[in-house]
Amino acid sequence: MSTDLHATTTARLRADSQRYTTQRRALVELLAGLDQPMTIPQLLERRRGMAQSSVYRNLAVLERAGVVHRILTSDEFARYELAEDLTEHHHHLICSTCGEVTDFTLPGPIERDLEVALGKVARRATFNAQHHRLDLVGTCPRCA
Amino acid sequence: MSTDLHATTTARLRADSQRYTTQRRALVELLAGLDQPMTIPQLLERRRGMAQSSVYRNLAVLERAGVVHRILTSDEFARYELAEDLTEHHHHLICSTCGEVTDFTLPGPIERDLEVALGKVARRATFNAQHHRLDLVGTCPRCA
DNA sequence: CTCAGTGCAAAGGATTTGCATGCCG
DNA sequence: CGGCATGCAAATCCTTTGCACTGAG
Repeated sequence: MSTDLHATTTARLRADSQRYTTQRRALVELLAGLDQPMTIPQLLERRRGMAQSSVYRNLAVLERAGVVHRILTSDEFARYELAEDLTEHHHHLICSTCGEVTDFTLPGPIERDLEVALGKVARRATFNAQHHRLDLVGTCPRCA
Repeated sequence: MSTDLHATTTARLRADSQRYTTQRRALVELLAGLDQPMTIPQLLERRRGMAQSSVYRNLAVLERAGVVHRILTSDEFARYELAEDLTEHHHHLICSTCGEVTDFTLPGPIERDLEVALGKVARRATFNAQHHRLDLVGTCPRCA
């Protein structure tokens, strides 16, 4: 599984003519070990010694290669998580007070009906849909 | 309807000890006349003469009062739209290339099932849900 | 008169970029 | 060896803020 992750990452980076360097691997491993998207300050805290600019640059590379995903919530920090096809399709609980993000999934049938409905909408709008994004916004237990 | 909008806006602003000034009214009218969220540069283009800082400030005031809603997509500009209860519940088609946002709605039954499912998720997570957010990300006809 | 609203210019702050150095291939 | 990755510091750019002025009540 972890092997798969690195193999896939290597492949995707290579497809984009990029190397899978030590620091990039560290970032991927860091993200893989978490169940919620992280901001760059948070990532820097957990892996001291990386230059901030390198983290920004490497996450941008990983994002272009389709390995990680960047999400914007309501606060001023971008957050990163592994791309969905490297984990599993999920959604986010977003705390509008502290900005914290937690993952959740929906029952299969609901998710499927939703997919179908969204497919229709996209077709009608001549919109080339890549994926959908569903968040629940509110206040987390800690902020309540 | 337009009367209602302004009456409601006045009320909400007043509840927050704010006035419904000419410029704020202009912003609300501008947003009411569009079917997609706008960035501040776009708003400034359509109402020359407003100071950029005033627009930022007034939109912040209107947001605190619950009259407009701020959304972040994938580009670096925040976009504003009227609050949902002043329009109708809807979702967004977000173009990952140009950042453009277009509104759409889902069939009632799907939306209702979704609400129910999300309610359960929130309860299980002790998360105080305020609203949900569903976007379809892809490329718009123009960028395809 | 008073005080919030406005405009202008300057400051903030997350993110990006230039450049010199180090290292992998 | 050559070129990309890295670190540091400086630059960017959306957004916010300070301050003086204006206008509504």
